[in-house]
Amino acid sequence: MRRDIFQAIADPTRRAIIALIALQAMTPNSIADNFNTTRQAVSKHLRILTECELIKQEQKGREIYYSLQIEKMKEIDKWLEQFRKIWETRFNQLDDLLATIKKTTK
Amino acid sequence: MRRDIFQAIADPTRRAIIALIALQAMTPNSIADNFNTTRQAVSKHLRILTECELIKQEQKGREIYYSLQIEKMKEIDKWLEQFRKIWETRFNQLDDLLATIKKTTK
DNA sequence: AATATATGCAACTTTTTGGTTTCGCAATAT
DNA sequence: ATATTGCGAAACCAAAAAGTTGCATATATT
Repeated sequence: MRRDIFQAIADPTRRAIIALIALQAMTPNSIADNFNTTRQAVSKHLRILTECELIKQEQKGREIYYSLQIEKMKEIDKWLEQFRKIWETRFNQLDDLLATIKKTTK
Repeated sequence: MRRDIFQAIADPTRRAIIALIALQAMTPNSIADNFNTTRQAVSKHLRILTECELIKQEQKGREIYYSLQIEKMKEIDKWLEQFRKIWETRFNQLDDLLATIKKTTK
């Protein structure tokens, strides 16, 4: 099984779950209430999210609260880093290009 | 078909393609040379990436150069924004907590 | 103790995906 | 002109994923 963060956030329902529990821990049932799918389907998504450590569980009596492991989200940010460099320097490159054109056409 | 950015970057080969052409435009053949798959498989990935506007093509004679549309990558960054807020304030919360502990144990 | 609730898990079905093979088309080279 | 090269598209296949149904288990509630 692949089971990495990128595959985990590929599913729109899972992204919605992540956003939902980002601010406060929730139980599977209350999470499922927000979607048109069955509780079991949500449960499966939760399992996938748990497996790649994007969320964590906390048992409280017979209820299980799921919450986001925000730290893990930083891995996506880390991957984006390489591109952020590009889109930030692209402005500079444009400047350089314009400067070069100015020089050579002189 | 779903075909959104998150689904596009879910595949590791596609992520590698993105990184590969991020700095310079490349033809399907030269891209495929970097992987163990066939040109056609890469071609399919390129189509998916094109469909969600993550990359763009430029015909040059009989060759087609693919390059990254870096702007589109910002959409991922935009989605991360909501979580970045959380993980940034979490530090402050931690600071507050540490401050409180310091105070109370003194 | 009996029942209701919250949940996970396994089996099964249906889509979706990633890949290969084959084909056809357009541009270039001979 | 004819052959070669660079591509995309369609047909097909195997594997994976998403969802459903039907339990099993643990904890509340009465």
